[in-house]
Amino acid sequence: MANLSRQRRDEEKEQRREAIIDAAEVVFAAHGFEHCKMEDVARQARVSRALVYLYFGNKSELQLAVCVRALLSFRERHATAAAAADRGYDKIIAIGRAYMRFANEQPLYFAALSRFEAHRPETLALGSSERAVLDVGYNIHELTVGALQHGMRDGSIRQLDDPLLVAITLWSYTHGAIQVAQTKGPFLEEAGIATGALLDHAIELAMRGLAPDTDQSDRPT
Amino acid sequence: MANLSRQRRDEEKEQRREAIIDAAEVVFAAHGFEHCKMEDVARQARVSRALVYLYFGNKSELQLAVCVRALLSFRERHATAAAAADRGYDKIIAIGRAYMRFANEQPLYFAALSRFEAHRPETLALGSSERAVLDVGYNIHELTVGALQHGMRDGSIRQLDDPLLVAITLWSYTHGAIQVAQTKGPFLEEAGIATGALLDHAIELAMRGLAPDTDQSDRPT
DNA sequence: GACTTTACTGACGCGGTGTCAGCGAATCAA
DNA sequence: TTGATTCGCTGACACCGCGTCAGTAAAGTC
Repeated sequence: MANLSRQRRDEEKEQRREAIIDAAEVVFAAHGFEHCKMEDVARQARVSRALVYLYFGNKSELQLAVCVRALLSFRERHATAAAAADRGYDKIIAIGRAYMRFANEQPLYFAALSRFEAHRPETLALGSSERAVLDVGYNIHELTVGALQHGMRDGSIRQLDDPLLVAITLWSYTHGAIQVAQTKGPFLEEAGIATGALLDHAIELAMRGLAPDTDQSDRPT
Repeated sequence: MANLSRQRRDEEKEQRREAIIDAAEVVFAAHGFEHCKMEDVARQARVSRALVYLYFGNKSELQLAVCVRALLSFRERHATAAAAADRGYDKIIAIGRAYMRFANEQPLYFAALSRFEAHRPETLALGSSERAVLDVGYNIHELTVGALQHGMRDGSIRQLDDPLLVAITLWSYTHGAIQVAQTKGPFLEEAGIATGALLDHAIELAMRGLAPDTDQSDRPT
C-alpha cells in the first residue's frame, strides 16, 4: 500500500506544480513578467504563498518554469512550420515567420524567452533550472540545422561551413529584430517604419545571405 | 548678484547630477545593473539616499541617465569607426565591429542599452527621459544611413529601397547577436561555437545581404 | 538682522520576498 | 482502534529596498 499511495501523491504533487505554473502564466499575462507578485500567483492558484516556495525555490525558478513551457510551445510551432515547407530555403523562412507569429500571438511566452535571453546565467551546472532551459533551446537549433542541411541538399541554400553557427546567428537576428519591433514599435512608426515592414525586412535581408552564390567575383571583400 | 549666484548654483547642481551618475556607474559596474541599490549609489556619491531622489525621480530614471551616457559613448565610437573606412561597405562592417568592441570593452554600458532595448516604454511623451534616449538612438541610426548611402554611391552596397529600415535591421541583428554571445557564451563554447566566431559570422552573413546584386536569376524566390 | 529660499538629511511607511514553527489530516504500526 | 509519524500546507514574521516627508541648517535676499 505504501507504494501505491506514494505514487498517487507524487502525481498529485506534479499536478499541483503544473497548476501553480498555470496560475503564474495567468498573472504574468495580466500584470507583465516583471511586476508579478508571488502573492498574486498564490491567490490565483488558491494556495498560500508559502506553498509556492515549496515547489519553486524562488521567484526566478518559477519564471524559468514558464520559460521551459514557452520554449516547448515554440518548438512545436517551429517544427510544424518547417515541415510545411518543401525546400530548405522556404523552411528557414517559415521558421522565422513562425517565431514572429509566436511572439505576436503569445506575447507572454515571448517576453519570458526575451528575459531569459537577456539574462546571464551564473551556473551551467547540469540539473540546474537554467540548464534545462538551455537544453531545450539547443534542441530547437538542431531543428533549424536540419532545415539548413535540407536546403543545402536541394540547392536552395548555399553551402555553409557550419550550419549550427548559422542557425544560432539566424536565431539571434530574429530575436533581436522582434525585440526591437516590439519595444520600439510606436517610436518607429513615428519615423515612418511600419513594424511589419521591419520584420519582413529582417527575414528578407537574412535570406539574401543564405541564397546560393552565383557570381560573387565583384562582391566587396 | 541674484543672477550670478543662481548661475553658479545651477552649475553646481549639474555637477552634483553628474557626480551621482558617476557613482551609479561605479555601483552598476560592481553589482550589476539589476541588483543595484539606491543606498549604494548614495553612499558611493557620499550623499544621502534622499538626495538622489531629488535629482532622479526614481531608480529607472537614474538608469536611463546611464543609458544616455552609454549611447553617447557609443555614438562616438560609431562615428569614428565609420569615418575610418573608405567604402560604404567597409564603413558598415566597421560600425558592426565597433558595436561589438563597445560591448566588450564597456560591458556596463552595453548592459544598460540591452536593458533599455528590452524595455517597452509606456510613454512617448516629448521630454520624458525615455524619449531622450530614443532620440539619441535615432541619431545613431542616421549615421548608419549615411554610411549605407555612401556605399550605394560608391557601388559597394546594392541599391536599397529604404536605408533607414536597413540601418535599424542591422542594429537589431547586431544587438541580438551580441546579446546571445554574451549571455549564452559559455554554453555555446561547450557546443563548439566560439563566441568570436559567432560575432564574426553575424557580420559576415548580414554583409552578404548588402552586397551588390550580380546575377540573381536563380535565387530562390 | 529678519526673512526666504535652497540643499540636504534622518526617519518612516509600504510593499514585496523568503523563512519557519506549527497545525491538521492522511498514513502507518500495533 | 488508537497512538505515532509523516506529509501537505499555512499564518505570521523578519528583512530588505524603494520612495516620501517633515524638518534643519546654511546661503541668499531685502
